Amino acid sequence: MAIEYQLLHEEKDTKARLGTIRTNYGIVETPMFMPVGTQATVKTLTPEELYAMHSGVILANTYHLWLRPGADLVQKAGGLHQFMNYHGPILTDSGGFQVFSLASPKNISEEGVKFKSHIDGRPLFLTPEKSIEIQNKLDSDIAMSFDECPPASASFEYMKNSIERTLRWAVRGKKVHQNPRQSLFGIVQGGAYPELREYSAKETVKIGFDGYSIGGVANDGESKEDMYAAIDYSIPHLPKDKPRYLMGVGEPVDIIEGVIRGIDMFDCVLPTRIARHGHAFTKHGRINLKNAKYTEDFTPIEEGCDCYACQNYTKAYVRHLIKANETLGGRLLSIHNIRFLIRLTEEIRQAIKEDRLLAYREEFYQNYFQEKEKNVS
RNA sequence: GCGAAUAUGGUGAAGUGGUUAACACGCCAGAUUGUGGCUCUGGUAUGCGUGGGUUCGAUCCCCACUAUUCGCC
Repeated sequence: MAIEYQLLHEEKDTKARLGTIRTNYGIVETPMFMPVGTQATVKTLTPEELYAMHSGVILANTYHLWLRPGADLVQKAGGLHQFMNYHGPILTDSGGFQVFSLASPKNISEEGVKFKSHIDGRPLFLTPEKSIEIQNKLDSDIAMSFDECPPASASFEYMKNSIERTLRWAVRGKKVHQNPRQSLFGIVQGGAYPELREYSAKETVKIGFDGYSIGGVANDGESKEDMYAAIDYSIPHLPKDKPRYLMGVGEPVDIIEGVIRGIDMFDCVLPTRIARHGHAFTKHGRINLKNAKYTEDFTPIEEGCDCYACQNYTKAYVRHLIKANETLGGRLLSIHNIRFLIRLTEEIRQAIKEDRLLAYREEFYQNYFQEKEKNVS
C-alpha cells in the first residue's frame, strides 16, 4: 500500500505541522530528517546503528544504483530493503539532481537527459519513464518524480520552460508508475520566482501525488533567502493532507526555518559528508575536530549528547582518528551528526506539540550562534 | 687516526652571484545542503650549519670550524 500521512497538530504561531506517515515499514513522525544512503548504504553505518539513533526513512539514489549494481540485480535480491537489510522505510531520489550536476543543459531534451557515467564515461540516457521503472524495481517505499533542477540564477524564461517540461515529465512518470507498495512524490521547481513557484506547485498538485517536494533550493551557491522564499511561495499551494519534503536541506538552521514554513521532511548528505571531513554539529555551532585546540580535549564531541560516539569517545580520540585517516573517525562523527539532526527534529516535534516553536528557535539560535562568535574572537 | 661527500622550513628535497627561496608531504585554517567518499581553497623558511673572507652585492665563490654519512686503518 501507499504511505498515509496524518496531520496531528498545527503549531499556533507558525506553519509548522506535527504528523505521522504510515509506511509498509512502520510509522514515522514528522517533521523528520532522512539520512542519505546513495549507494544503498548510509556511508560507514550499518542499519542497526541507524535504528539505534532512531532514524526513520533513509534515502537511496536511483542514478547510482541503476549504474551499479543495476536495478535488475536489486530486484533479484528481493528489493532494496532485502538487499541492504534495512527494515525501515526507504525513499529513492529520481536521478533528477544528477541531471543538474552531471549534464550540461544542452543535453536536456523533451524526451529525457543525456549524460555521461561518472564511473566509466559511457553515454547514458535517462527519461522519466526509465527513472520510475528503475525505482519500481528497487522497490523503495517512496519514489520521486524525475525533474529538472535548474539553479535559481536561471532566467525567468529558462525556468518557465523548465518547469513546464518537468510537469510533462511528472505526468509521464506517473503514467508508468505501477508498484502498488510504492508511493510517488511530485516536485515543485521555479527557483526564487514567486509566480513560477506558485504555478509549479498548483500544476503539480493537479496531477496528484502522495506527497510534494520542493526542489532546487540546495543548489550550489543558492542563498538562504532564496531558499526560504522558494518555500514560502510554494507551501500555500500544497494540500494539507499530504507530506511536504524539502529536498537536500540539512543545516540545523535551515531545518528549523523549513519546519516553521511548513516542511515535514528533510534529507541531506551534510551530516555524513562533513563527518568524513572531521566536522561535527553541536548545539553550540559546528566544530572542526581537526583544529589543534582539540588535541588534548578529553570531553565528548558534544556534552550531553546521547549518541554512541559521545557516550564512549573523546574529541581528542576522534581528532586523532581523523588526522590519521582512520575510517572509524568518520564513522563516529557520522553517528553523532545524524543523531544530532534526528535529536533536533525530536525537540522540534516536542516544541510544536507545546506550541512554543518560536521560543525554541530563539533558544537554539542563542546557543548555536553565540558560540560561533566566541570562536571568532 | 686518515680520506671523501653533504650541510636549505617540521620532513623529503629543488635552486640561483642581484626584486617576493620551486615542489611535495606535514602542520595551521577555511569550504562542503536531492553525495562523482582520502575532495577543494588558502596560509605556513625575515631565511639557506657556525665564524670569517672575496664582491657594489652571497644561500650560491674561498678558508676555518662543527655536525652527519660513507670508505680505509
